[in-house]
Amino acid sequence: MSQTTSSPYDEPMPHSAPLDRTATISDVARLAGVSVPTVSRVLTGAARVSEDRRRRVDKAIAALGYRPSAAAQVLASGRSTTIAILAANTSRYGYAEAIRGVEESARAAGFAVIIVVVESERDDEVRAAADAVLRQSVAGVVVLKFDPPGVAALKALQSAIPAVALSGVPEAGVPQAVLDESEAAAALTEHLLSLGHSTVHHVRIPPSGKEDGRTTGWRLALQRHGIPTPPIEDVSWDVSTAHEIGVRLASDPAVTAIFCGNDETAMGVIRGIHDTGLNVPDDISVVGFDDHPLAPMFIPALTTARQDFAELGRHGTAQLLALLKGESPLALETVEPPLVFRESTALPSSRRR
Amino acid sequence: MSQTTSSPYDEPMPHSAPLDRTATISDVARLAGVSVPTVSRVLTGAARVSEDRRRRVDKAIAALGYRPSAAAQVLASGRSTTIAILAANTSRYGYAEAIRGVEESARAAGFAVIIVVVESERDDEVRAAADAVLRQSVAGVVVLKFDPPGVAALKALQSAIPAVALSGVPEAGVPQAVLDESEAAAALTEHLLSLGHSTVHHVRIPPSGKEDGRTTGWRLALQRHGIPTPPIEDVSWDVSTAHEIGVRLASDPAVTAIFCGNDETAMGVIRGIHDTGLNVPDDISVVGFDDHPLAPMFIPALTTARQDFAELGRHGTAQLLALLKGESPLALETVEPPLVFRESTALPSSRRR
DNA sequence: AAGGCTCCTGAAAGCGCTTTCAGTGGCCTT
DNA sequence: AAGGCCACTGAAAGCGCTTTCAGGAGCCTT
Repeated sequence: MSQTTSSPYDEPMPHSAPLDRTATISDVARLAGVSVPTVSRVLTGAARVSEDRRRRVDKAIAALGYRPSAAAQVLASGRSTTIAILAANTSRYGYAEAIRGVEESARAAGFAVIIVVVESERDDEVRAAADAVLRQSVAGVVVLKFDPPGVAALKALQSAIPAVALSGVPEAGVPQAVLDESEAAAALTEHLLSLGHSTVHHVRIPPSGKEDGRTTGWRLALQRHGIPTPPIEDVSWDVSTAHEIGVRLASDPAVTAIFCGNDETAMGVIRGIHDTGLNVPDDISVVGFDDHPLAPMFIPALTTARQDFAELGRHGTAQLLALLKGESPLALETVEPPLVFRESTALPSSRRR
Repeated sequence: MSQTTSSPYDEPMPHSAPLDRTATISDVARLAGVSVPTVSRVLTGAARVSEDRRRRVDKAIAALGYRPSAAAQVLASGRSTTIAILAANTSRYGYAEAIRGVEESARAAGFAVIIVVVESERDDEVRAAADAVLRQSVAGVVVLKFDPPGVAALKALQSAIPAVALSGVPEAGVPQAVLDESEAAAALTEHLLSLGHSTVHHVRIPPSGKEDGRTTGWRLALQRHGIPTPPIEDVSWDVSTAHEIGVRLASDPAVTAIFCGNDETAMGVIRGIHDTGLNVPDDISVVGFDDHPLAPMFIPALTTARQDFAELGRHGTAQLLALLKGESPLALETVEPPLVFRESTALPSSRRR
């Protein structure tokens, strides 16, 4: 068996999954009393068909419950009406929202979407993902370049196919939609500083490579104020690691303000602080990022920066669709997330330091 | 233009999306010095090929970076290695997790997955979704029967294609994977009752039709104790509606215990109660459902019932794959979610009632 | 009346594969 | 030595569509 393909059915498929025989274009043609190309023409609108025949075809289509086969169409025309979403994850907040946005606009434009996930940046996995995308004859792909697997997968595609990236860090030369995170991160950090905190600690979520915009913004803001950057705390996507870090940071009296990579992490950190008997924001201020739907419900409600991932997905898809039509890529529109101030930040406590 | 099809490209596609010309099977055959069928045979493993030729073919495949076209394969073989996920939503917790589970097992089995969402139960939308699934020549479909659109879409498929449903309520005769929610809901309600609460109010999330297992379980538990069911409060998926209801319920001194349809709703309700100056669980006990990742981080941490939606998705996919192989559907395994007791429930307050 | 258009139509080819089907050669049996 | 089998292979057909391409019909022009 070749390496590039292996049947999902283990045996020579005695029990494979034969597609139900449904009406084909020639059934329609026969019933309507026209030729196959004529049916094709009313289907695709590629050429004019007389009113009379068109009506007969439409009737036959309805009568047979005919649906053109996407596979046959792509094969014959060399054009596809399917796009792929390439992502490292499908269920985490930002990812799921971005996917929702992509799906929505794809559907609105008449495109089907296949989703392929690449869990790690391991070479074979990345290649498998790229293969999967390429094998499916999709018109284009939107890749969630939020993390190393995403970055690797995009690279593996080698522009063998129209692709646009969804990202948090602007980058030149690549078709992409970006939510500029660094400015908002900087603003959030400044907010904490302006409250009187002498420094801001950072709990970093898994980055997309070198450094993501959130961390960069934080670093920049501290730099602007000539404040040395405290050591970064890293969390995994598992919120319990954030909890542990919250406990640990609470034990350090130098910590009065914390900037977390996202809201879930902020909640974990706050809960950790809470479990040591300290209070947020009285003892320690904490900010998150994203404005997760639960951020306003948390007690204390989170100060954070709103990210519209679904909109990012829609932008990216629009970008891709434009690219497919041969239009010049839309202007690189970087949206700066608005800050939302709630309850998790306050003046530094006199009890600490 | 026909109703069943409309090109996503508005014009006669001068600027359409031509697929990049890549190596085809005959390129491989030529380079390897064998016939096309031979290449096909090494690809699919459908018949034996001499060691010598197989090696030459593999080499040619690698040299050309050849990838078989899924569209051509499905067309020629009448068999598909793609499954569809049909869902009303892709980003809400339970949905996203279920989708993740489906995608994981599909990928493990070598299947690609396309995702089609049906937002409402409106007839045209449901039909469009069913059409989309059917047009794609997928081997089968997993439908998230969590809500009315899901139910309607499943019906619209009319078993024109192998399908399994993911659901919270067991139902006979349909291939499905179910997470039996009613027992856990009843147990949660009993828990509240056993704490001494004289009744339990229910905040219901959008149901899947008649009544979902969560509401049923709650109703059953009250019935068992001969307690009349208080009026149900309905929330939308928007957490702010839960917040409003929390505020409202807090103003009713008869309310000392609340069973919420899911954890997000519970958090909204708790926050609403909190905003009226009351405390959970001292004044009012609240339970959620799902054991959302943030449930243990919330303050107070939520008492809830754990739902493994990803596992549900995996089960459903296994079910579908078995069905495709012609095997008898796996035993209907209904998993009863384990309860997890945390901080949001307590004895009834003497200050109320 | 002849030529030239414009419209509309069907025949035929072909997209990239898989799947009969008919060999071909080698190796065993009798 | 003849017959049978088996393992392997390529020619050809065909999956359900789209896309030339070559007409035929009708209508204007000259």
